[in-house]
Amino acid sequence: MSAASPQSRRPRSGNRRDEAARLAVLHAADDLLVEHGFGALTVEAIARRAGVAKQTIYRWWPSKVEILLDTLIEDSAKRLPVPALEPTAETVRGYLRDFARFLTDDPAGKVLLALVAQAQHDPGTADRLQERYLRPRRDQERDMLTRASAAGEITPALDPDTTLDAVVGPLVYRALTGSDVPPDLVDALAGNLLGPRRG
Amino acid sequence: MSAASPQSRRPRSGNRRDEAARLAVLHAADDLLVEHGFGALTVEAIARRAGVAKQTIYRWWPSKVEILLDTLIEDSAKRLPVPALEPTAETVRGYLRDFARFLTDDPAGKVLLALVAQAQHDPGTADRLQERYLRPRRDQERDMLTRASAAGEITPALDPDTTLDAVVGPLVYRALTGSDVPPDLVDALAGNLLGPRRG
Amino acid sequence: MSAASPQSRRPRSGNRRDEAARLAVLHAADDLLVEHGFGALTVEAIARRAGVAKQTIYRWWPSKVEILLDTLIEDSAKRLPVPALEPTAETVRGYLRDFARFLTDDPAGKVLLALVAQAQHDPGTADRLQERYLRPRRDQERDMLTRASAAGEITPALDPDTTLDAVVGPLVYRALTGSDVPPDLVDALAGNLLGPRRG
Amino acid sequence: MSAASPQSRRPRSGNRRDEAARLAVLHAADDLLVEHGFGALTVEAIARRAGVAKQTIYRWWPSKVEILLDTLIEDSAKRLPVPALEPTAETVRGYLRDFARFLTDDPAGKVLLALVAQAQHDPGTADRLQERYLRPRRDQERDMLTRASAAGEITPALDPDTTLDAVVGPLVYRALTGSDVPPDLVDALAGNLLGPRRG
DNA sequence: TCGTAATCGAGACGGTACGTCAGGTCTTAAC
DNA sequence: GTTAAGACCTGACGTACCGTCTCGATTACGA
Repeated sequence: MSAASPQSRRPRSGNRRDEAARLAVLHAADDLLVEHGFGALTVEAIARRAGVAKQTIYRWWPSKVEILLDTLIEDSAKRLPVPALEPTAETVRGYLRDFARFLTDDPAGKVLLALVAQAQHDPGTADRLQERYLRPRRDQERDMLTRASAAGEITPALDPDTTLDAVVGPLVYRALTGSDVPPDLVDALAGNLLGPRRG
Repeated sequence: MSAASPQSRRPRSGNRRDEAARLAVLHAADDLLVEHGFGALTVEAIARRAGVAKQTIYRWWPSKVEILLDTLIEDSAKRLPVPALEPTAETVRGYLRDFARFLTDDPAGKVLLALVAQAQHDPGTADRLQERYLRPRRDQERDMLTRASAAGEITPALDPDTTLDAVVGPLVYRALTGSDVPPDLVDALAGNLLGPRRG
Repeated sequence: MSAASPQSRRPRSGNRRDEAARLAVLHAADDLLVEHGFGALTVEAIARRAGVAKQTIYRWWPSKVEILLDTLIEDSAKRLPVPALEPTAETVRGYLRDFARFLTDDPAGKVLLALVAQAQHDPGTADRLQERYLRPRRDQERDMLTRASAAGEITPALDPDTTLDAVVGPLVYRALTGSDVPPDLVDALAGNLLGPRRG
Repeated sequence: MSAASPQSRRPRSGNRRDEAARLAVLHAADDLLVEHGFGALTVEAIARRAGVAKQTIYRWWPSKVEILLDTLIEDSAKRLPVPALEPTAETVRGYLRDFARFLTDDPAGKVLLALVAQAQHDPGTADRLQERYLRPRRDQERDMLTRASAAGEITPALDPDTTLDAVVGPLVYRALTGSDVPPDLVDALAGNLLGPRRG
């Protein structure tokens, strides 16, 4: 029998949004992206995998890009926080190294890369990615750099935004095109842009 | 009228590949990408626009990515040649500025960006892009840098490949995510990486 | 305007099969066959004419043969019923004459002929045609003959099935090959096979 | 090497029609029809199997139906000749039994059935089949019946053409729809239509 | 003897239809 | 009001044949 005893039925939502369904969708999207690539990331497949109706997805997310943004924001807040208080030279360099590892090793890094790629294919994605992820994070990163610079921890040769682009750009570029992103690269870029290690 | 003057009849190919059809496909793909974005770049649409049968496309190109690669290679050889002989500091800087303009203003630049994006979505694309475009061009660029460095024209702080990634990466990254790519950025990056302008 | 008055909106099906779509497909298939022949009877054309998506056709019918079978069964039940109760000699002869007219004049007759033809081209069609149409109808016809015979209304020279083949065969054969099927032919065959008219 | 000794090279046609190509096409069509059915009988497949260029087919035959007619005419003249001189009751019955076997067992019988079927799908085929095969053969058959009748060998209840339709029709009908065509059926029909066997 | 002409295999070409898949909208029925 | 389910139209996918065409090689005939 498929429908077991009545009381064992999962307590379906009724009137309010079903948090279980929301999480199932986010995880399904994440898993599909990591396991089978962006090409396999269809709304249909997400619904199938999450055990959720397509309509439930369309009701809550205007597009699959927003699903990915949701997972990206939640995951990168948890697993790649921007050092906020009293950043030292080592904190900053550590963050950049973490970022490189995030890009290549973390499932959420794949999500970020997929969104950057999709941003090129679709202007709407570019806007939303900037608005919901890149801009807020950049604000935090700029703040980190400014504080570290003010504290004399680092001596950037360029202004903060250019500096960040100059480090993040190459890492993302290499990750996007299927090249490796060795820690050495981060150190080389950081060394050149943040000033020599003190000592 | 459909049948114009007899002598103006198109000399159809017969047994050999029809160059007119080949060019029609390349141009149609290019135009569609620029005008309506990667999402509109379907084989069906290319065939429609080129006035060509779908089968003709599938006969000669294994995927639309290869079509884009063909246009990219032909166009960027013409419009963005890598300075080869006796590169000076100014030649090198000029090339990088041209590259930035190519990315944002040239239709073929859109093709490159689309391919970089697609490389993230599909590993096969990544391989082919590296193999047919990025690697050969990088070889020329490395050569340019090495010669300029040997001639004392520039004094890069990092090894040639890292230097190139450090300039190209940020430009591509900003172009991909829908940010602008100001000439200032090129100059700032070049100034930092190629050494100070002589004077 | 595309959205007319709210109340005139077609009440689309939702979760259940759309009867309007089903009928549109059956009629479109019928019309196309009659108007342009079997060659024009493509799934694409049926979908176009019925204003229905191809997928809707493939969802409900495994092949266009089954579409034709559906129309044939519904139409010939309505327009060519087999006389069931107390068949007289005249009833039987009338049915056979009706059958001849059905073959040549009724749209559904064209459907039957098309299916008989297609049965030769494809064994699967042969099986389904037998199973869904010919066998059930033959059962009724055999019953009719047996009753009429038992009542002394007719005196067939051969067993019922052979008798039926001996009348139906020539009619279908002539219709198939583009010859005419004159009422005289029916009468001649019936006279020879069912015994002389009483009186 | 693929091309063996030079002298073993096939002596290609030059200026006149290549009889080998003609036969290769006829046999290929026949074989394909018997082995894989009418659905597999495409011009492309015939050309492939015959080792012949499509153009060679289109040069000599306006359609695949004409190819089948060519094979049918040649084969049935050889393997199912109509008894011409002094037909006896047994000759006539023998011819009808042969016809039944031809329909079911002879490859050329499959060709005839395929053409009868196709005649229903396409009026052009109906005309050509009548004109090139059915009418001439019917003329011979009618002649046979008339002579046998004049000689007192048989006593048909109906006029010759109706009689022939009445025998041929059921046989073809059953063969078309995938039923068997037992010899008994021929005998029953013949007995009923040609008069009782003389004793 | 050599050009003219028709043949042949090969296969590119613009098309149409195939049967499948996903997109995004809508309706139902259960909760 | 929300859910899973799924029918619906749309449109692209990559493939198979259609019938037309052009090619280059081959062979026969006639000036």
